[in-house]
Amino acid sequence: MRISELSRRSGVSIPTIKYYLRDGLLPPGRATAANQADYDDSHLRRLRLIRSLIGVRGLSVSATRDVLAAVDKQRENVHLLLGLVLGILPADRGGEPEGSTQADDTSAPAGADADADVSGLSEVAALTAEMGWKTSPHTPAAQVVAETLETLRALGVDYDWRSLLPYAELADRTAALDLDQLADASDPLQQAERAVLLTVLLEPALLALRRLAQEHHSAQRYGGG
Amino acid sequence: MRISELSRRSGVSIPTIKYYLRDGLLPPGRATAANQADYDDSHLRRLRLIRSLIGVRGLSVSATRDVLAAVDKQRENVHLLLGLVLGILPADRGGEPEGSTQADDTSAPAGADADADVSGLSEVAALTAEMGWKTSPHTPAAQVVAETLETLRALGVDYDWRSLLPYAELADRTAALDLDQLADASDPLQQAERAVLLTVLLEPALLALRRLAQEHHSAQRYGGG
DNA sequence: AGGAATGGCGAGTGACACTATCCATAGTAG
DNA sequence: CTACTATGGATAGTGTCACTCGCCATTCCT
Repeated sequence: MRISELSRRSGVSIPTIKYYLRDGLLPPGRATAANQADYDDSHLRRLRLIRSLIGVRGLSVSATRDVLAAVDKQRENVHLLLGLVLGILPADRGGEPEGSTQADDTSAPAGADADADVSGLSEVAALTAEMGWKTSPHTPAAQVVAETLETLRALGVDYDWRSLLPYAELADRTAALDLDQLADASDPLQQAERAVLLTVLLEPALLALRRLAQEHHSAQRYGGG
Repeated sequence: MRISELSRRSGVSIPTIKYYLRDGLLPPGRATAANQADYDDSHLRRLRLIRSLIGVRGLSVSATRDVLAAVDKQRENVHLLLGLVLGILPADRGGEPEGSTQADDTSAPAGADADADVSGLSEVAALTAEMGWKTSPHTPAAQVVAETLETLRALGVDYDWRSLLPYAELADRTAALDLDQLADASDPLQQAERAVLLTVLLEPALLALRRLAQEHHSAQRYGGG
């Protein structure tokens, strides 16, 4: 099919498809002439996947490109694929610029940003040890947990890795559920895509379920406002 | 204290503080002259909270403003506060522009975006009914779950609300944990802030815990790559 | 007295995700 | 064979966001 049909069937505008082609999100079609290429169902499928990752999950275009590259590269080894993808995913916070906003902070020890990772990461190590998780530290996920812990304390909340243990327990079961669903999959590409969908695309939905449950529990405890 | 001290103690640059003041994130200091105001610890505290919501959680400036306004307004009723905050929080995906990209999609029924909410929301209703959750439909969280369900199916994954039940079960316990931690809090402002911190700020950390657990389980099942 | 700091304002910046316009060529309906 | 639309490729422009800068008339502080 040509680009106009691809656009019509995917609901993505032609300029946007061209943009994805240029940025390497979508592989080029088979060229039939200098200004003619044709696309097949794999392009359509890929385009839908792109739109889901960007539109539903909220990944940036570059993160999406990296994730898709990982899918293409490691489609036969789900473990390696997950490792790649989990390393690629952003920390789910806007994205910290590198330059330090303010360097000094001489008087107060309250600045709380400089050595957040140092002490926080050792706490995460304690948490993963307690859980029996064999995970490499320094992974983005560990950084996020460490930073959150530090931030909560800087804001005066009495929190340490032990406070997160119950959550870790629930996360463990959630992950077990996730992995269960990858067992049954036909071909490698299907399984690779499914792995990405069920780990990455499900994230907003899981947060949303937590919010629904919070709403319910809040009403239960504090009376229906 | 004056703005320079506020900046030094918070680690936020003066121009940024001015920007937050202008945008109503930070209440103005007590004016002592035409070009002089002084700030107190509440401003410092608020500024740290702002930085956490924006920097750690990744909220937009306007969402942060709304959340803070809710905290100030409903600091004595945690249920109402949570309701407000849960209604304010974005769906955690970039943020869909309103204008439809492509209207027609005549031939294929695969476009899958138009009536996503319609059938999806009834599924979410089934899910919440099964869970015994008394939540209002049409809440952003319900929309996200509905949209995710639709998207997964559009991508060929066999998924419906029943598939989410185990996750909902875990989300329910997570929310129970969350609410437990709000029981002990001294003054209303403390509790209101704590509610926001433990529900909003914890979100990235919970996803991170899931990723750590996924890494572990993946290694367990597929052998340590 | 005089240099530094302040508040308040408008304008500028860089990143991001598109979106629009060109152009030379290719398909295609008459 | 011709007029007309569509295509791929490239360059430039748009709107939003979260700051960041520069300016100015005070005001502080020494």
